[in-house]
Amino acid sequence: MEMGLDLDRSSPVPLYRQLAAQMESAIRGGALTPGTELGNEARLAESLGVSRPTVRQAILALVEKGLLVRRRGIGTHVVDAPVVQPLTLTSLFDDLTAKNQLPTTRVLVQETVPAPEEVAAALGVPVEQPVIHLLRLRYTDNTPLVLMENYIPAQIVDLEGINLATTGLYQALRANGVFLKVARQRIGARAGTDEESQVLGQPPHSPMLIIERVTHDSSGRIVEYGVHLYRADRYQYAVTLVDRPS
Amino acid sequence: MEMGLDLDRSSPVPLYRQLAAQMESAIRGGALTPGTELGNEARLAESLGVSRPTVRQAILALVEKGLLVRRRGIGTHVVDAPVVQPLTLTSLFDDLTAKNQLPTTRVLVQETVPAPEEVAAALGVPVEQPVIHLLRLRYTDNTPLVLMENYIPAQIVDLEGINLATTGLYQALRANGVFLKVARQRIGARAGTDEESQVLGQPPHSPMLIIERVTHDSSGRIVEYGVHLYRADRYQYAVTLVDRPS
DNA sequence: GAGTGGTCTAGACCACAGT
DNA sequence: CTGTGGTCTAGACCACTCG
Repeated sequence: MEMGLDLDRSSPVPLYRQLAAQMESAIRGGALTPGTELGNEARLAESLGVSRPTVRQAILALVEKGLLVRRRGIGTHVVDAPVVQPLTLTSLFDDLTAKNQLPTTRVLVQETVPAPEEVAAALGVPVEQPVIHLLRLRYTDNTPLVLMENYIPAQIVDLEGINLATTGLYQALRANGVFLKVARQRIGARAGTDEESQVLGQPPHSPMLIIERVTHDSSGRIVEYGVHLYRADRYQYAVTLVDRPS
Repeated sequence: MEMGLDLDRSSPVPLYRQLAAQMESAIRGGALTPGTELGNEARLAESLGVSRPTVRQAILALVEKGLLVRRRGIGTHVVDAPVVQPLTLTSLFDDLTAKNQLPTTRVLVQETVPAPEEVAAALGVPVEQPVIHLLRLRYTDNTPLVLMENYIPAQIVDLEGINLATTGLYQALRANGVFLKVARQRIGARAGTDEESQVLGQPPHSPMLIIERVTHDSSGRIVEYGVHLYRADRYQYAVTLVDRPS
């Protein structure tokens, strides 16, 4: 049951996070095999020299990730699974660079325009209010992956002089003090138009995965509306759902 | 700031859940408008006569749902958004009945077969092990919506004599003591085959949203593998992402 | 400086599952 | 019955943001 868990109280990293990280790597690394009982918060807490709520906080984080399952009166067990990709909360951010897929970006449109009705509604701003309009095409391995159209209220950020071919949009926003926190996405599918298909290097009417997103920053403001069209043959979206009693 | 919050200590519903529910309806109902500061855990706790961790637990649940945003040193604020629906691990059947969309189901295939290689891999069972194979077509408003193919290890549940045209699959599993807890999904798109398109009442090669899912029960076992093909013109998948520091 | 959320402790009692 | 997780308390100190 015990895998070399050691906590560093002098570290700036919170104890529960250290614990969660070490348990996670024990699971993903195979030291804790599926079905293993992890249990007894109380004993774990004592053996680690921390309080029970701290252990609990770490465990609950892994439950939320879908790695552990707990039942009252029974215990906590490692989920039975060929553990796949981690969850995509950071699909918010530039997770392609993290995967060494060599993304490159072509900026097709970068302009400031009065907000069309649909965009104004999504951003929660008055119609005709100036918004930045972006149309970018992203490649990985020199093959088109996604056509990205984005709108940002103009007063939120100044993108003049920013080269979006070399700087991710979210990175540029962060540099302007805008920190993305919450995104609501709708995921659907449709056939690409002739033009879209062609830009993405696909035959006409090819199936596309379409992700429409509204993003809020750390103050709760809506700061971005985007519609991203992925080549269906090159992209899938992964989610883990957990049934937390509500 | 204060909306008639009242807690019932004699209720079996936990305090933090009562709190979260009341705050959520205050937000969704407009009593707490976007941008409103909710803050001060300590004051809230005192005014409600509960401890700070209890208030905190309620607030964090709403942060997780994307309704609140918090910043250290600043406070907790209501997110600026036309709030949409959350996403949980409910079966599609439950979703649709709840929305009065009159789902009906045709069972096209219901049989027990030796697991093909791909299915065995997904379910984590030996090849050739008996599995229940289901193929169902679901309609809403008398229009085809989704073609559902599912596999379940045969020893997990006995579906003999269960009419899946009137009983949802998850409902049938629950009745057999199988409680679904965690699901990993991959969402993609592709053109339907001629047969798939035809069954779903669509022109050939129509775009389809495809959801592939592996589901675990409360003990962590893999209990179901499913591939669901949605008509892209009738279905979208909604997700809320929250950037929790990890 | 004052005010906020972030972390942590050391207890307590209850609800539920197994024997 | 015992053992598990689920909930709750009443404090504490720290880290961060603001004026």
